[in-house]
Amino acid sequence: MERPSRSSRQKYSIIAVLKALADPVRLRIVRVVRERGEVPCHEHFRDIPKSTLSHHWRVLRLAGLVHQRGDGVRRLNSLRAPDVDARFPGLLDAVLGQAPRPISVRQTAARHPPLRDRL
Amino acid sequence: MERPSRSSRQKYSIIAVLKALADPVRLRIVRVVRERGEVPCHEHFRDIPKSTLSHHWRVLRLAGLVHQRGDGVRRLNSLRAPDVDARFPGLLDAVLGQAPRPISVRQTAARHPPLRDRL
DNA sequence: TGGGCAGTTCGAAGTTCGTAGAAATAGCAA
DNA sequence: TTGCTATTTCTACGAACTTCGAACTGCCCA
Repeated sequence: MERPSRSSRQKYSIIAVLKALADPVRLRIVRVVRERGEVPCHEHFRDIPKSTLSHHWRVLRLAGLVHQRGDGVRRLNSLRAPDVDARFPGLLDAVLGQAPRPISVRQTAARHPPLRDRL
Repeated sequence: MERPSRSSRQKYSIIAVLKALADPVRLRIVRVVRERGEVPCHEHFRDIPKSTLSHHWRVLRLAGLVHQRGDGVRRLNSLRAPDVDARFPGLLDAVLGQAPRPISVRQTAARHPPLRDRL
């Protein structure tokens, strides 16, 4: 339903990415997730209702900007910086400003299978 | 009316810029104007109604992406590439892809001044 | 097995956005 | 002035978006 299955790599459009980033709440989310590496949906955004957050995370996921993995009762979200950089070189830095990338959380091929991201 | 006179350089927000670019018609316009230098509103977009075009040009202007100057009976629009580059270094290249800029000397340091005032 | 927490889905309400016809404006030339 | 061309403004409308409460699902633990 959400993934029209295009043979990979052409999947995410610049329009979708720009639209996803062109929202104050989502831009804030992206900044936080970039800075912190992996964050649960709600933890750093107590001022935003959960359903609203869930919606924004979803938009970011569908744009290919964010990856989500299960972790027991919660889910951890991380920026797909390498994938985004590969697809749109320089975009993240240009939008967010060059910033201290988290070294703590490495994005490996294992956790990020070839540009797949169901849901 | 369109330039609320804020002490310069803080005037255009990344949100407005991203929103302006996050539309297929406007992205097309930006590509054309970047490639051609200066274009009249309607000339290269005969397939789009003029009022629609005017609307999109206005959005681009308000975002600070485009400049318009009168030229007799018509108006010529141009990309404010240097201004955008100064404000959001690398953004245009990231969104549009590195492209044949009108030949000008590239400076390394000057192109990425201290990241001030974003958002 | 029941309770609780983390997230998602659904539905509704309100807002913004894109489109485009019609009318209005501005510059220029005959 | 009149006419012509380029562009904007006005206006309307539907589509898409944002927000958020309520209900629901999934996972863990006592």
